[in-house]
Amino acid sequence: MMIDKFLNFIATRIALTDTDIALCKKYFEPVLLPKNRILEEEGKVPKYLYYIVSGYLRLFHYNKNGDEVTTHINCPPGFFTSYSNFINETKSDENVECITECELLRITKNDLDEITSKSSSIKDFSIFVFQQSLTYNEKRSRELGTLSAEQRYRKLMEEHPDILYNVPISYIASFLGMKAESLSRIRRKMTS
Amino acid sequence: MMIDKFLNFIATRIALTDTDIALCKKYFEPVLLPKNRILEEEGKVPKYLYYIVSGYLRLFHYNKNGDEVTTHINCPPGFFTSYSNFINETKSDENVECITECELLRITKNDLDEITSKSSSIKDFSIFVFQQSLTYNEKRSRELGTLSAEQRYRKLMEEHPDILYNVPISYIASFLGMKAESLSRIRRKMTS
DNA sequence: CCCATTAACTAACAAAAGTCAAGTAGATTC
DNA sequence: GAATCTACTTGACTTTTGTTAGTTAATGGG
Repeated sequence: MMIDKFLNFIATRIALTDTDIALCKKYFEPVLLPKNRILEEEGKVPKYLYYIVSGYLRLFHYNKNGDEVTTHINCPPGFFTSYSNFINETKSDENVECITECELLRITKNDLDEITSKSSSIKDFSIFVFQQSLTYNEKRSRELGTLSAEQRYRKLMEEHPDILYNVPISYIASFLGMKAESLSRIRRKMTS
Repeated sequence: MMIDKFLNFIATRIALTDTDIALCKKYFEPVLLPKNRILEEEGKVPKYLYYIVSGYLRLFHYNKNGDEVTTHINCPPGFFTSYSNFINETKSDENVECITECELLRITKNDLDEITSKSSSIKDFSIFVFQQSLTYNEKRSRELGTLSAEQRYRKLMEEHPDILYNVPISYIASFLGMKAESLSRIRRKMTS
């Protein structure tokens, strides 16, 4: 069951009481979604925070030239959403899309507020999740600011080789802040 | 008084009781620090979260070539620290330095935990502060990934012209993810 | 006041990344 | 199984950014 995997994941971080488990089972909704399904749309307040049980998700938008720009990619075990817009209930300028078929557990902001107010350990866990996102974004902005395109690709290869096998190269290039042609060249250079 | 400016700032966000005000006055320590003073050091757990009353701060480290890399710059009104390391009490790989003389209010992690446990409105405010940092870093990583060097400089000019007059160009270039020479060229091109 | 130091700018050249256009290979469809 | 479509690659060329080194201007200390 999806929810059990999720509870195991939480349990690696905090101690769960039976009440906590019941709350999670009640409020986190398991969904199975097909490849390319859009979960959240540009211009709208993100409805859900997602926990990824299986599959790959991305955040993307269209720039002024109408080209797609992928700004985030994530995979299990982890959470996904346009965090700042989800938290503040503001309109997002990004779409959330399934890159592959995905098993997800989702929860609305209202329901999250509800369970975090009912359980202080769930609240602690939710704060932990947002801190993880903060840490991740600090790391990402540092890497984009200081590493070359090739170094960024090498780092992704080391830290997330699975992404290379499950996500289109064009999304990866955009995510790494370069053009698909540049990534193609870097990949050829590295194999030869 | 520094602390009054701080309380006014908080009051724009949350309603403060007399108890909250007393707690802040008791635990936030006002300090006046000279230009170039190092407040937190690479390799150590950051001691304080800082509120900036006046002046400019930066976060920087040395890369493998021994060159300084400035990763963040901030100014009033705002908080400053190596967030993820401060929160998790982990060793930071960044230094915090005063770029100019600074009036700051600082608080340790222990004291912050103490006042957030005593006052739920201060807790809400502290969560808000960390969310701001999350929002900021999402924005920053997106800009570094998608904008050209010139676009990044133009955006800084629009959004924080004051930084240009108070921070050395070399720090700004590094902060924008480019070499000082590149920024120099961009600036000349824009004025001619 | 002079010297030493540093920050910022310049110029010439090299390397990296973007652009445009075409080609290939693998799937998909009819 | 031919035709189509899509993702990815390639190559030639342009633009942007980095590199190195030299110059100038401002700054601070003795």
